Amino acid sequence: MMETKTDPRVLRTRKLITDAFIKLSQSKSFSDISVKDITEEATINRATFYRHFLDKYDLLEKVVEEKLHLNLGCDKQKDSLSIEETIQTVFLSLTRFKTSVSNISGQEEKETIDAIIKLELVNIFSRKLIDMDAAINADLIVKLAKWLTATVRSMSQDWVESDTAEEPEEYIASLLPFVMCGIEAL
Amino acid sequence: MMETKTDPRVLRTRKLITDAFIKLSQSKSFSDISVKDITEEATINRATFYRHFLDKYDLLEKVVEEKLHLNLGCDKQKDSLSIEETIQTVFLSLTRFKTSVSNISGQEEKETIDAIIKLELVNIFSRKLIDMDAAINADLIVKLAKWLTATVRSMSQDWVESDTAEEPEEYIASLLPFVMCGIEAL
DNA sequence: GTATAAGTGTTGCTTAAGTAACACTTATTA
DNA sequence: TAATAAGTGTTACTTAAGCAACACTTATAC
Repeated sequence: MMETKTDPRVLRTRKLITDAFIKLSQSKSFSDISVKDITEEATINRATFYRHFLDKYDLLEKVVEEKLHLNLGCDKQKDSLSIEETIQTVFLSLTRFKTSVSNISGQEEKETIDAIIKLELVNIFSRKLIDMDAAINADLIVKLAKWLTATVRSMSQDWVESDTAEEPEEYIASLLPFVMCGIEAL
Repeated sequence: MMETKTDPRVLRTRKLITDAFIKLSQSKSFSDISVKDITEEATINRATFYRHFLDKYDLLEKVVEEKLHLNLGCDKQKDSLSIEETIQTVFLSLTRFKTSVSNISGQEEKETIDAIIKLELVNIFSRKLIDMDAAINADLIVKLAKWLTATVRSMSQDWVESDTAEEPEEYIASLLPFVMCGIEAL
């Protein structure tokens, strides 16, 4: 792993852009945000924006990816979690993340975000399942990871829509045993 | 007045440096702060520091100047203040400023700060006196400005040292009439 | 229709910031 | 006393960001 650390100017500029974008997202919908808006808010040149991102859709993807990575267990300390704890953590992180981007309105953007979420979750669960038992067939790993992803996504969606007084922690606790039955059958 | 606006990179870098310096000043004394400390905190290159400032003493001067300018009546809206209101405002601003930099410890630095304060205050009072009556002799203007500066500085110092329960607003209100007597004799 | 306005990507060129090296000064300490 | 270490200014060079112009797309309005 050759970690050539990136130029501090690049990091700074990226942060300025993404912070500006997130800030603007609080007050107006994605379709109403222009690249010019973002660069003015970020006090960087418009040409510089295009050195970092293809367009605002590309920026959205990158921001969502980054925020998901930050929220979900992509750090070392989470490597030690059991599959059960991982499912729980991912559910809670995803639910938190979804409420944080709930202001994004357009259909197209929602699809973009969902696609990234699926990708991230499948990655996380695949890694965790391999950690659990490296001997399992690779095809089965992917199938199970997709199933867990669908499970967690639908539960998270249900919790948000049901607008319940129940805390997300309680919600997942009440369903987790059923999910675990299937996994423990491995 | 040809206002060639400065490169946003310059503004950003300056802010990073001064913010880092102010932050470090909260936790350690001036003599314990190195240029390297500042640039690391600011996440800018050490060479870049020297493009903006001669050394940390120069930085101190610039920061103090800027903060004073920000606090004291150097904006347009304060142009309309009477001499009495100006004295009051300057006293309050200076007292606020002095408490904000009270953590700076060394003798040398205190002298630097005091020198800048004197310069700024004399400037402010001179301008205000000229506004009042452009006909007054220039020498007299400077003498009076220096006197008002000494007056306000000593009062501010006295308020800080006395560690009184009295609010700065009350303090200056109780003394302002005596000062105004002299000015009104003009 | 077409004029006007505002945003989009892209370009060549300028300038500020990053980098790594340098000689130099101060301390600390072995 | 010499050796190690850490900070200071300074340098030549590289790279990223700023700038201003460009052709192009949309959309609103006259």
